[in-house]
Amino acid sequence: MAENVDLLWEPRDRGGRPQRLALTVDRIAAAAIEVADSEGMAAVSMQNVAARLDVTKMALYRHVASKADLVAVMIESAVGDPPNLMTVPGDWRTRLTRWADLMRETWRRHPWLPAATTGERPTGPREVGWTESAVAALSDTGLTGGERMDAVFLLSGHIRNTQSSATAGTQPWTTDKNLREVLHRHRDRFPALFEAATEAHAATPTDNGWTFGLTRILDGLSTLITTRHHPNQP
Amino acid sequence: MAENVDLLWEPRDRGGRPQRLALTVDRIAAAAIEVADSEGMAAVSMQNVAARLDVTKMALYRHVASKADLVAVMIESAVGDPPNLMTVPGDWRTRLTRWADLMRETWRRHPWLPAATTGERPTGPREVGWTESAVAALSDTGLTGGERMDAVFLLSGHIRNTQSSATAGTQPWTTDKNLREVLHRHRDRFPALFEAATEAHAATPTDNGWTFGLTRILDGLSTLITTRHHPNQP
DNA sequence: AAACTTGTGTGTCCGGCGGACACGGGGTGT
DNA sequence: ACACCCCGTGTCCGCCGGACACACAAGTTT
Repeated sequence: MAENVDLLWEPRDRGGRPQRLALTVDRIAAAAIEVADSEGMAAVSMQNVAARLDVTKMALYRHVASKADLVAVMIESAVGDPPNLMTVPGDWRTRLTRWADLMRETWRRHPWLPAATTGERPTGPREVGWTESAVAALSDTGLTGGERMDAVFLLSGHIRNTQSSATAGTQPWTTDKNLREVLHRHRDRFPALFEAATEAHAATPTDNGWTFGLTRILDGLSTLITTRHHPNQP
Repeated sequence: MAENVDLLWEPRDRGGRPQRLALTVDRIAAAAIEVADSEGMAAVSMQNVAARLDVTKMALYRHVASKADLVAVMIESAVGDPPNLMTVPGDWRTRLTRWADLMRETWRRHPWLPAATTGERPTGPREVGWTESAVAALSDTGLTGGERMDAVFLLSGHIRNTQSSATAGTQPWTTDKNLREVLHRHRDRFPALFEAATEAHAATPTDNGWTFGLTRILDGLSTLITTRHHPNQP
């Protein structure tokens, strides 16, 4: 558990030895990401990743301490370098919108990220960098430190929820044929849900609540920030 | 995959046979919930659950079709009966707040629920009932069906995110000693985050962003609903 | 009463998982 | 030439979900 922190935070110099290595942490991570991108996180086993590199699974353990370690490196590699939002013209809202869009795009490219980033786990510098970006975008808003943290957490959570399919019981109702059929059969029991789902299904296809939720969250932040700037007005 | 839908939605009559059963679906679910409550979702294996009932694991398969099935029954049992919010005085905001509090309390009692309710899975009537409750609370707001669905999804997601510890990389920064140490070491690299986390740590202990996020979401919904009611005013 | 059927728990086996551990072989520094 | 050390291999373990054949106790039928 502690080793991977070193693996993530310390530069990986190989002790000066100029050896040519068949296997490196980066190659392993790349192979694992390939597996996850194409077959999902469940398919990421040491066996599978090793097979893709034409190597036995135990060979991987020469470079990563555990599977959790491997996943941590995968994440750190997949999230990419955090953006510099200071170059984005506009206020906090413009910047946070940009941040959210970039984040969403990254997570869209690697749909396994929501599944991989649950539970307690080590965090790498690039991932921290993304958080830094968002917190920094809220610098001049008058929010307290705790509020800035909470705001970024709220936004991150929204990305996670909309990017991982079927996280809550709510979403698939409008699309999943099977669920729609069940709902139709029990429409007497769930009239409000049935009506909303039917109406939603007839309307233009949804983006999984992404835009809706983002706008609501930013509106809510806006309300708070405005109040802070003008504390004596409603 | 299809059998458990029957298990969840159809009343479980045992064919009329008046047999005395050592094992029932309900007893199995109760034992599994005990395991999950006390040792976490990862400890819920067929083996473990069976051992708690003094039975072999294969005996469980006479009553549930698969582990996914068992988990589905666990969830349906743990979420409990959905509330009737129509008896709550006040407007949509009062009702949704009540709903969120009840939901949060339920999830607090069963911390494994976030982990168990990820991924594609069958949904039971009680879980649907909770969604129905929330959607119904938004009936008279002038929101479209899709918007009501998205709003409930947004709220559900917030509960999920705040109840499952360390979902995003943001949260543990203020509490986890190890992470705080790492952050302190790299404070030059993440100045905004460091400042916010330090300030947040010094302030009163947080509720994991629960109140903050809930207020922001409800404020954002309020903005939208007000606009809908008065479309020609800012 | 005897035979049959049905529902329920058991024992055994399988493939796949993460991981421990001893081994071997090849390139490097002395 | 030598020893060392790094790194990939082979084997083994316990746990997981699950298939399948079997044992056994009722209740039903003849």
